[in-house]
Amino acid sequence: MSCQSPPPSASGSTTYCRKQKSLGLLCSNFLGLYNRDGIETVGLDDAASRLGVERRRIYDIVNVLESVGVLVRKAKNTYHWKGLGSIPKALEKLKEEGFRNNDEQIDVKPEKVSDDEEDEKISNHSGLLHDKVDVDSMHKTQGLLKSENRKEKSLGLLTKNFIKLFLCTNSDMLSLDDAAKILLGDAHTPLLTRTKVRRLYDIANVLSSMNFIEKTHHPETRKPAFRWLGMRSQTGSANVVVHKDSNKRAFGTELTNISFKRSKLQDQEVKLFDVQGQRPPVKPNSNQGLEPFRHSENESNKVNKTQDLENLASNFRPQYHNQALRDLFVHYMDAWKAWYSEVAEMDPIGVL
DNA sequence: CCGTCCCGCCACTCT
DNA sequence: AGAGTGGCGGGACGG
Repeated sequence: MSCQSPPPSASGSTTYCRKQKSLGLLCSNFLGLYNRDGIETVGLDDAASRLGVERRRIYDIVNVLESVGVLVRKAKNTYHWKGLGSIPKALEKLKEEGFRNNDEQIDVKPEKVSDDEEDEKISNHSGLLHDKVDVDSMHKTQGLLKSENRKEKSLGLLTKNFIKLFLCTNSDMLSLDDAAKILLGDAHTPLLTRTKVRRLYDIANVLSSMNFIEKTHHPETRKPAFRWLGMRSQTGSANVVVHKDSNKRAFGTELTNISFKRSKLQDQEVKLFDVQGQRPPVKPNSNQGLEPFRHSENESNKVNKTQDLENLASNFRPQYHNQALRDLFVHYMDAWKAWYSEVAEMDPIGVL
């Protein structure tokens, strides 16, 4: 809003605008670039240069997109484009995994299941939602590889676990702070939480640009929180994202990541979508695929919903390993119920 | 002031 | 050894 057209400053350097560089916007652009027929592979360098960003940022995008099935790493520098149509399956898988792992282990190795015996051991102590409980001390005692340590903290895995948080509990609204604490399990400290939250911001930005989640405020505490939307957007295409609130970020409405460096590096003009200089025909090529994944809550009536909620709560209440998590879960359930009945009353027609 | 989150250093991993 | 990845947190932005 405040910086859609950077005024040419006297020095000739362009004004830096944070929003133009956000991960969410970058994600929209990325999808705009590749979400079309005929795309099979995505090259990191190609993406970086066409989007006008550094490789480092592409890794961020690609890692979370991989978590939701849109891409699969093929070789170094190369990803296989699977498309938005793969999202429902990926989410379903995450959901299953989340419930199944509740009392077992969490996925530390995304792809190859177990080519390394060691890998499995460390997983066994973590419940559904933590990345890893007390990773460090376990590493010391078990002499774990650094690569495992690293993997556990990967943005991709964090994305998956963050999504599981929504899919496998009934809390469809979460503050990043709480999410971080849950994901860290017993091991959370203010410092660790802060770091985790930073990563969750990154993830949340790209997930909201894809309409997976939406930023709101907790009804009671007024604290910022994210609400799960599922794949409510009909097309699932990032460029269809339309935010009505004018004061809200509008990812996907601006198609360039013009590279006005915040500092250091020289200002540089970058054009997106190279040659034609026009926005690519973003065409959602797989609406049907996403259809089953529209949130079932959209159309169900409210009486049933409240009951369902109770049932779901008792059926799927996660078996948290510690009291803090249980409490948090209960807290969210209560808050959600309160919020829901409140909203339900205000919405007699059942549109919601 | 504080929530947000971009940037890029540099550790780690892969070839 | 060099290239590719990506964790991480300092500190800038913006409401």
